[in-house]
Amino acid sequence: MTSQRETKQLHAIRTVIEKAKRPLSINELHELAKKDIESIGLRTIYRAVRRFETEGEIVSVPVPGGSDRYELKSVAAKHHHHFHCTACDSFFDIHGCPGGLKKLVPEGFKLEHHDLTLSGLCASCA
Amino acid sequence: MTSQRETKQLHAIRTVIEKAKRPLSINELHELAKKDIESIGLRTIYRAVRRFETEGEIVSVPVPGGSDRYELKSVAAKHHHHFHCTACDSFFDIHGCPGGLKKLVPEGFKLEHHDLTLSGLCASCA
DNA sequence: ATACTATTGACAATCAATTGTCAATAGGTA
DNA sequence: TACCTATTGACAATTGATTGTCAATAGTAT
Repeated sequence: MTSQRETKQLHAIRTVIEKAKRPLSINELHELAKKDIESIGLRTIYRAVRRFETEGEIVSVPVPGGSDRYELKSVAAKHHHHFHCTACDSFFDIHGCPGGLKKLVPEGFKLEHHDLTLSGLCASCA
Repeated sequence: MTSQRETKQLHAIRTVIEKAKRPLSINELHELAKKDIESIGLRTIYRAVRRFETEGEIVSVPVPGGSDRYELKSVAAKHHHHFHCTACDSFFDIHGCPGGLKKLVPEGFKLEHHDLTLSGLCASCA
């Protein structure tokens, strides 16, 4: 029967996602996973991400003008936003949310979600 | 000498951009311009957009999880945000802005800009 | 109207991101 | 340990978006 094997690659990728306190791109995942398993291939990152996504472990985070990032579903479940560092191109979690969005919605429109992306320099780059 | 010719194609594309009250994607521009000039090619849309962009007439609007939209620089100059209709995939301008963003920024980070995208259904789709 | 050349649009080419393929490898079970 | 097969990773293939090319077209100045 088809059982899921706990390979060192999957373990490394999962660990990277769990330890990062921010949403990661495919390439960031690859770079970080390589620190653990230098020979790990990009193909393996793609496969793991699709798999974790399908299994509901992670979710994709669409960001303005960039490729999707990925974060734990448990993290995504708590409403939050992101800060984009324009210098290192990393995204960071922002807790809290500005209120009063309903008053911005035009007549007849139905508001369901919202995304806020702050941008500037992160602590390391500032 | 290299003079700019006022072709009907460029005129049609410019008119589409000016009349739309919302930022348009390359494909939206193409579809709308075709209503004026049926034979207009996608290649011409790309060229016109790059040119208007270079000349500072329009700016690109990066949106989460989608291809860039374009709007008049004069419109973009007035700080505003967007509403994304998940049904028809159009973006609309939202005037107004939630305040109090600075308090969300982590210690040591430097806030420079922010993007807010509301989403849900537009008046036509709701 | 004529000549000059910027612009167009069909088509091919490129580029980046993602996925398919498959022989080699390595979990995991008997 | 030995076997079975899920997984890996090198490589090719695909996809979608964008750009290059170039003969034909169409502004525009004379």
